[in-house]
Amino acid sequence: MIAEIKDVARRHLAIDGANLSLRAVARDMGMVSSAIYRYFASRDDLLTALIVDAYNAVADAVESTEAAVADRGDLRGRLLAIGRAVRGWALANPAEYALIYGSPVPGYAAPPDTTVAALRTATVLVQVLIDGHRGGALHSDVPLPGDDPLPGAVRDDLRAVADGIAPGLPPAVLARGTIAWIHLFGAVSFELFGQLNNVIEAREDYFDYQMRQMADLVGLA
Amino acid sequence: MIAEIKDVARRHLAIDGANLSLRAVARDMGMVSSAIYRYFASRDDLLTALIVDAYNAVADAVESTEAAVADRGDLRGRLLAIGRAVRGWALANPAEYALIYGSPVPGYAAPPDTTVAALRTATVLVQVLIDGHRGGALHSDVPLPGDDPLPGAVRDDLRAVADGIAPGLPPAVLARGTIAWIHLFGAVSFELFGQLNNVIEAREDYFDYQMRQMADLVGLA
DNA sequence: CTCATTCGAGAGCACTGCTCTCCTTCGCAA
DNA sequence: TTGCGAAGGAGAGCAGTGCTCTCGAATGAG
Repeated sequence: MIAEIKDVARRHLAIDGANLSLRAVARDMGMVSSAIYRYFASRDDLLTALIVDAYNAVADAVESTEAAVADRGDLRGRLLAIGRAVRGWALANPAEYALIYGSPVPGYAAPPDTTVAALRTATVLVQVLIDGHRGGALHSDVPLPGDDPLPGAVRDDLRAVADGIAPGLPPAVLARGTIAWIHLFGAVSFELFGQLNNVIEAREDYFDYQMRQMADLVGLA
Repeated sequence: MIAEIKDVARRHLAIDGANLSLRAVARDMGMVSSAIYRYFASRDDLLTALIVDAYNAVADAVESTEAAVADRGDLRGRLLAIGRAVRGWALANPAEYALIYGSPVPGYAAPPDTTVAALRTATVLVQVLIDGHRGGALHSDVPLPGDDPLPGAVRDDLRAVADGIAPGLPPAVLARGTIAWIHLFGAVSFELFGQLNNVIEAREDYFDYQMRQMADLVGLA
């Protein structure tokens, strides 16, 4: 039942965006609005459920796509697969992407469930960094910082992150990884939110190009 | 009069976000809601006016901050100034930033006024690229692509862009410039939309670090 | 058979964007 | 001074919203 409500709500989300009407959802199900409140305490509760689902959906897409790369030593291919998975899911589910990576709803606090799902996705990228670092494949074509040192406070922040999910990974490597991470979502948002209109038409080629640049920046062989 | 309405609306925007109430704005001005319609045809019209103002405000901030860099040959400093101007304005006006660079309102088409203001901001960055290219300062520390060639379709898109605002600028240079551009807004959005929470605390240092990495990627001396 | 639980229906409240009509006020021309 | 038209705010009203409350029908366990 709550699954059916979420399905209908997702369809409305694709049309109306974040301001979806609880009453309209109820109408589509042949029910009256108050009946929805048997299953969701409020409209924000429904949105929260959709947000958690969306985080997990993108994590599923990224995990399965990355796992499908046969050559585990092809680090650039794995990064590209991660990027394409995020972009592909976002293009297929623009409203849900906007819900989780767009401007946050004012006065709305994301529940902790979302952060663990967001962490799931990030972990896939971090694993590529770990594999590259272990194999010594990171310093090959682009030298890691040293001439452009990481600020001490940032180094401390990243060391704390590494302690949690990637023990032993140097902060400098993680720093470049976060840049690729941020750029990935920046590129997808830019495209999806219309900032590329009348500028770039070859969207897919352009995205792949950006991902390759990020692979260079990270230092993936 | 319309200026006063916009001022009050901006204050409400900072609190309620994009779903601002026209009636509440009217109440704050001691008027009844229908009076607002003498000045704005609809709520979307008011939002559009605020959006155009926001685009121009960030363009003003970027232009003046970048122009204040005394050493015009300090291309890295100029890029950093541009980035800091965008981030500073966004942190000072988060709701307006979200309005123009966050998820677009569904069923809302941005008026052409917005694109010219958006172009204003981009032009400042492109001028840095032009100056660097003219001075031959771009290939210094990081070689421009060649090993990682620009896809042909992307090259065509970028050549068309260059023809419009930067005649003679090689598409390969512009390509890296757009990456810095996208990353700038990606980084600001990531920070502003809460994706950095519990990960990076040294926000300013981290942002500057990213901008320096982008300067390296563009090849600024 | 009884009774408690589940769950949808309906009314109602306060709010929203928006439209319509009414009425006051003001500036300008005769 | 008088008349008139434009400007602009007030108010009522419509359709829609989130949400709460109460009521009644079904359902399943004892």
